[in-house]
Amino acid sequence: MTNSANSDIARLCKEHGLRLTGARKIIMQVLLKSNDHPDAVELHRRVSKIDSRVAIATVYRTLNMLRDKGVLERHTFADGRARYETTDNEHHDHLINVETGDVVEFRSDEIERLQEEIARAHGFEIVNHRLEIYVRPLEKPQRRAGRAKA
Amino acid sequence: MTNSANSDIARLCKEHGLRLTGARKIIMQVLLKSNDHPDAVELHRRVSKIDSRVAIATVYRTLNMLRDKGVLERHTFADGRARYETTDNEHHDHLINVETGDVVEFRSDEIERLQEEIARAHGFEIVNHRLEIYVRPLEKPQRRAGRAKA
DNA sequence: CTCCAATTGCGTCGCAATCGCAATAACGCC
DNA sequence: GGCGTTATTGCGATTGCGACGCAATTGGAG
Ligand SMILES: [Mn+2]
Ligand SMILES: [Mn+2]
Ligand SMILES: [Zn+2]
Ligand SMILES: [Zn+2]
Repeated sequence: MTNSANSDIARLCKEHGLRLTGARKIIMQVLLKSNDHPDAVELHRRVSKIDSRVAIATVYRTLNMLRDKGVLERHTFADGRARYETTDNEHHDHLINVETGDVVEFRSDEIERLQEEIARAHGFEIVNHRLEIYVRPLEKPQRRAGRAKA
Repeated sequence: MTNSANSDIARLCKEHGLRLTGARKIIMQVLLKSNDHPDAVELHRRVSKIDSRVAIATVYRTLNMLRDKGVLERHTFADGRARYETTDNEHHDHLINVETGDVVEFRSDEIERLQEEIARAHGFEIVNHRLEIYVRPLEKPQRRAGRAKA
């Protein structure tokens, strides 16, 4: 798996005319294997475990480059810090558990369609959009006469 | 109109146990008459025109207070700066014209309902949400063979 | 009018992200 | 494999938004 990831990274760099540098290799490798939505500091932490010489400025620069190239996406959730994920083929939006910070992805073709409709109705076309739903776990429905909670 | 606005402000302060200070009067007055979505710096600019002694720190503090009291809402659009608007009775979301920065408000009960449904399906209840649609004006459909644009 | 806590202005700080610059390292070429 | 060019990096300093500490000011209750 590391092999195919490595060749992916080499291909990506070649395609975009970028030098395949040590820092770049590690940062992209870390990104590709992350399936959560880490911020720059967290990415730097993970990168540092592999090579502690990589500076956070390089992480930021690499993230910006890859975003410009369309390789990854940057989200800014309510906490204000930017979070990153590799661009997957299908668009999705996010549910954010406000108690744990966990992120759940979802996609609603209905909502996507309605947005198009709304933009159209106002004389616009959509460039992009952002839908974040901040949620908390539902109370487990007590089976019969649970005692009142707190 | 200034009269009713003034009494609104006095009432708001009394209701929340706040002193009706000079800075507060001006800041709230400016907020109430703004129907766009200004950021703190822009609000400070508008406030300064009325009384140049008001510090931006006071603007920030007042905005935070009023947000805590539920009098106004803070949005953070893609540019990263926080923008404010007085809370109106009905929730709405935003269309943002990426070319001009203009903000258009809309409300879709359909989308609101679908969000509830999605959250529920994942075992969550919604705390709040954020939907921003970044748009650009539709090309005017040329009536017959208009010359190509630019 | 007096008194005191709430509020303000000012300067400073914190944090995420960016930038300038000298040192380093890819990589095309031989 | 070495060379030279130049993109890239690490480091430290800087920016920009927003918050904070504190002494001075000021509402407003009595
Ligand atoms: Mn995602
Ligand atoms: Mn609005
Ligand atoms: Zn979407
Ligand atoms: Zn909504």
